[in-house]
Amino acid sequence: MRYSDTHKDETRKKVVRAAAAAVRSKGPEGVGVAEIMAAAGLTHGGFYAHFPSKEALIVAAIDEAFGSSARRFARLTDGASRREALATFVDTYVTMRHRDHPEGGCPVATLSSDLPRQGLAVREAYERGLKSLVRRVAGWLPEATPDPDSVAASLVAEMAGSVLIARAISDDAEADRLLADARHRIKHRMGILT
Amino acid sequence: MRYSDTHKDETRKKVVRAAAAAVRSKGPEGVGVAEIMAAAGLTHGGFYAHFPSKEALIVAAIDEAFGSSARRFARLTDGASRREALATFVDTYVTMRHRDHPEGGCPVATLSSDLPRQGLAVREAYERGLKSLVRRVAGWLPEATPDPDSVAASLVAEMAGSVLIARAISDDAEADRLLADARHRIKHRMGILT
DNA sequence: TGTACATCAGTGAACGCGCGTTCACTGATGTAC
DNA sequence: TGTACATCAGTGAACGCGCGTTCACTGATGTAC
Repeated sequence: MRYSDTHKDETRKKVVRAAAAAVRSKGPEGVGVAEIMAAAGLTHGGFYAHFPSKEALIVAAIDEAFGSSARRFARLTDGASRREALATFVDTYVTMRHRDHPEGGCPVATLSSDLPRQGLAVREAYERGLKSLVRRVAGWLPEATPDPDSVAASLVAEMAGSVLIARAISDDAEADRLLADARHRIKHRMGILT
Repeated sequence: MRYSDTHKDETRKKVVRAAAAAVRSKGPEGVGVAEIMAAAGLTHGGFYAHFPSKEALIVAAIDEAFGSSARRFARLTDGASRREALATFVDTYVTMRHRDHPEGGCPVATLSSDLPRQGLAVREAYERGLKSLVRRVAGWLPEATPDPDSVAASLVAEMAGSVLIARAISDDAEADRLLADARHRIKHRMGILT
């Protein structure tokens, strides 16, 4: 069948979105081309009309994962002050919801340990996303903050580390407590304790 | 050939040690049974005389990885005060050496994102190791520290997160700066700045 | 003391399965005449 | 206006390879007699 001009692009987007979710919940090695295509309502054979290789899909998926997180936070913090944006970020990131839904979560808390084992293109996509995340967080810090990129990186490290540790803790109540403590501690440290 | 009484145990240990290194540098899915056996100087067929499955090896490898880290730090901090032990821990953990050598490093900074995708036995081994690490760190905090387990978990989160982020940064000088900043920040926060 | 047998860690070929990739084919629609 | 052809996203069978697992076999040494 012949399709509209935008059809192929739409299909590609559907595939990338499915991959962005799958790659976060199952890791780059855990997702299969056939599985992703099926999730987009297609069969695996058509995959190579859109991507030269599975690796290219993973790269697109990582870009999409970082991008959609960024867009979501931009929406959430639209019009907010720096202080409010930062508080919203912490309160959204360091949560049970994030712990329990890696498929829609931050790639830093989901793919970090897979990354060193990936090919160059994948690592570059990840580094790109990570750096733009850190820069965004740095922008929410108080204007007087010295060395904001370093503070932001430290913040992201603690938040992502907390979610990773919470994921390793099987007891929900215990994980919840750990995350609440982490939120409190981080906001206290940032001077944005409400 | 017939072997001495301890031979099988020694072989098993050699295999587990090889697996503990490989699992950290390549992830649970990245290591192969044949590869591990070869690293221990054996052929893959003999594997099942030692382990019922690959998963059982991964469990043993994770126990060994956490165990050997614990032993190394115990040696390093033998006879030291709490404050010294904590400083040594931070100064050993948040380093380029650790960033560049996942195979001998902390499993929290190496396997965290693989974990949610593993079987129950593997996750239990990891949780066991993580908790004993947190408890050990808690023991190094000043005696007056309220809720030491929570503070320790937060510390481990930031340290592991920093190493993970440093691994994602391709530029060595930039990663080095990030880690130095993180060390300084963590020690400042812990009140052990020298 | 000598000999036949049992033991069992380790060998290496083979299996079955999953998965990335390839490829000949389909078929609806736009285009040329 | 009608008809033959070109296009190309998508289909589904097949491939090759890696890897976990199985299994019949090996062969040096301890043990029973």
